[in-house]
Amino acid sequence: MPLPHAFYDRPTLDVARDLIGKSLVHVTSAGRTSGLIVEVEAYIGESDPACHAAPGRTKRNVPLYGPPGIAYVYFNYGMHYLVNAVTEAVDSPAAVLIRALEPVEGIALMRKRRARGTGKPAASFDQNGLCRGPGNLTKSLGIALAQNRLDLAGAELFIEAPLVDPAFPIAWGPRIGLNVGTEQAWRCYVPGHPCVSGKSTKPKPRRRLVAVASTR
DNA sequence: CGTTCGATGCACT
DNA sequence: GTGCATCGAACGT
Repeated sequence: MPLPHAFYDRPTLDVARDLIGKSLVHVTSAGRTSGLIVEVEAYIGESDPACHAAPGRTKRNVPLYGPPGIAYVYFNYGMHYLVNAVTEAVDSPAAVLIRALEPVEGIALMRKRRARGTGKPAASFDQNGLCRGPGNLTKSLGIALAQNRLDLAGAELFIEAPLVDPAFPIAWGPRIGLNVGTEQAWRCYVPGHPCVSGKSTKPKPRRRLVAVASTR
C-alpha cells in the first residue's frame, strides 16, 4: 500500500530519512518497475539557496508549494528528469529528491529504457547502475514531465514500504552537484551501497539490501 | 587513480 | 544570455 499523505506532512529531514529503504514504484502500460530507495536529498524552503523555491513562487516550482505527498518532476541539463517527493504543509515549499534505487521489479524493462537512444545493447547495462543517480533512475522507471504533480498515494507512481524491510545503516553528508547550500548535510544514503551515486573511492564491501531481486 | 568537458533544452534574469 | 539538484567518455598524472 502506498504511504499516506500524512507520511509526507512532516519535517523534510524526517521524511528523507524514512524514505530510505522504501520502495518507489512506477506502473505503465509497458510494465511495472520499482526499486528500494538508497539515496535522497532534502531541499527545504525559500531560505535554502539550492531549493527551487529560493527565488520564490515561479511557474516551474509551484508543486513545491502544494500539498505534501505529490511528485515534483522537472527537466534539467537539457536531458534529465529528476523526481522529488513534496513534503510539509501547503505554502511551505520543500521536497526530497530521490537520487538512487536498488532495482527490484522490471529490471529487463529498465535495461530496455536505459538503452534507448544509445547504441548499446540493453544487456550491457549493469544492474547496480540502472538507478544510480537521479537522472538514471527516472530514465529506468520511465518518469518524465507527464508524471509531474502525480499523487504519490495513487496507483501509477507511488512509494510504499517493502514486504520485508531490510536492515541497513544510514549516513548523512553534503548534497551533491551544487554550487550553493553545500554546508548542509542534507543528503541521506546507505553507506557503501553499490547503487548509491557519487565517487566510489574505496573498494568497500558494497552490499545490496536484497540478495536476489524478486519479480512480480 | 584524478579531473575536465561536451551533450542538450529550458526556466529565469 | 546564463546557469543548472547530470552523466559518462576522454583526457591527464
